[in-house]
Amino acid sequence: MNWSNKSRGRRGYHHGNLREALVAAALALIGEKGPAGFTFAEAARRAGVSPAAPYRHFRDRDALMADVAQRGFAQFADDLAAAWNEGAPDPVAALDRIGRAYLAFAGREPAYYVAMFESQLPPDCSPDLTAAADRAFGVLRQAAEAVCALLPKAGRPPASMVAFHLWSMAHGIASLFARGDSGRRRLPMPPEDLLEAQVLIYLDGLGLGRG
Amino acid sequence: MNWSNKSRGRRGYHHGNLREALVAAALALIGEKGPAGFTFAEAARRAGVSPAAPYRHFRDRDALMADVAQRGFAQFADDLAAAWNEGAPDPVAALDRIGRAYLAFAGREPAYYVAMFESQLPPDCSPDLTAAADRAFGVLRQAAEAVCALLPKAGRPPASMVAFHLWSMAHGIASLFARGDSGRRRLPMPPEDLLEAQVLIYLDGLGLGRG
DNA sequence: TGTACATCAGTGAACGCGCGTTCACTGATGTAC
DNA sequence: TGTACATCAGTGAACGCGCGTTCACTGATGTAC
Repeated sequence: MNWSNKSRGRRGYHHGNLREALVAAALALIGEKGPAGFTFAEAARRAGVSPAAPYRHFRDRDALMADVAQRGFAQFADDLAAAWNEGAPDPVAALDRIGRAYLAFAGREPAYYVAMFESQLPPDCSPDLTAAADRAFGVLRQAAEAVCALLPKAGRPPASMVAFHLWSMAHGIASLFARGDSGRRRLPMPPEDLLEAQVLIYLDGLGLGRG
Repeated sequence: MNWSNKSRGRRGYHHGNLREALVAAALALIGEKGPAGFTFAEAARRAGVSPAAPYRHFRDRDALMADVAQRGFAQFADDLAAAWNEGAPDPVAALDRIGRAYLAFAGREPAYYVAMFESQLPPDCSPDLTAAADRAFGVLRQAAEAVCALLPKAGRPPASMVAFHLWSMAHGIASLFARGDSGRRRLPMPPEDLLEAQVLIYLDGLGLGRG
């Protein structure tokens, strides 16, 4: 058993985990220089590998970018689902946690966020990417349904519309104020508080009396 | 008077209006290929001019991009101000017009929109840019104040917060669904209606009874 | 009105650079027997 | 257990390309007198 090879971070000829290393390098580059500041060649360089090596793992630059976006959506969906936690103890409190998780993700992972929402990838770029994005939105949709279920059946708004509203509130604040790289404008309050207040006013407008 | 020169679109040696032509070319390129797909060299080529010529008018690529963003904000501010129209006939109706103008701008001018919000320009890039952005936000702020003035003084929320809320709602829906290039996700309704419903629910939550 | 001249806005050739992509290749790995 | 071999994941050199930027230059414009 040649664990002498396995025990080192970097093996001699074979990298061992180049695919992951390339994704990590792409993430770092996007984080440092924006979606345009990531090149196949430099990702290879950072992974300590010749410029031809990435072609063993990704068809081209866009394929790598799509992979990054997909991983971002997957992690994002996990974060949101964990925050939602089946709507316990009540949908309104759980929804507030979702909002905070949304902003926390944008702040903590600006590179993922950019890859997911601003990388200009064709919308039907890969089925996996679409599925991961759908799963993330599914959490918001679920929350919207739980919130709507609290309302009297007559005049209850469509849950899908409420889901889109929740998404756009969180996304608007995240994009404008909570991006990790550099918020576009100074805020007189933490973005989390801004979003929480907004959602509470909105829920009030739906007919859910405030706490 | 040598109008023989002026009457032609393109003069011999001197372009005559290169600065404007470069801005137009940059806009077209951003619209076609995203913020990264615009280069100094190609803008020069489109303007029918040597690659060194742009340096007479812009320090570098970023300076041109900032100029584009600034013009975008200026036009955006004009659009929003026209939609607001001093809040006539009443603030709620005028606010609805602002929302539609916001989405219309994002749909009609995706290149401006990208330059303004996703070009990764340093935030304090140019004072003119900051001023133009401030003027656009000022319209929303004005609308927020007018709306708040309709509420009873006790428990009236801060107008600045309401302004940020309005901005993030419009920006969220515009970014996710109303961008001219390619909406990220299909919507079961026009984005204008989605935004209008959202704002009405929000205003309801503020305490403004619907219609 | 005409002329001299300063200023300005372009030219075009050149440079170094890094990128994406390809190619024949080779070292490492794992499996069949 | 050992050996032969297919497969795989990397190499490294090479290519054409377009970019950003510089340079000394030159044609056009406008103004002073």
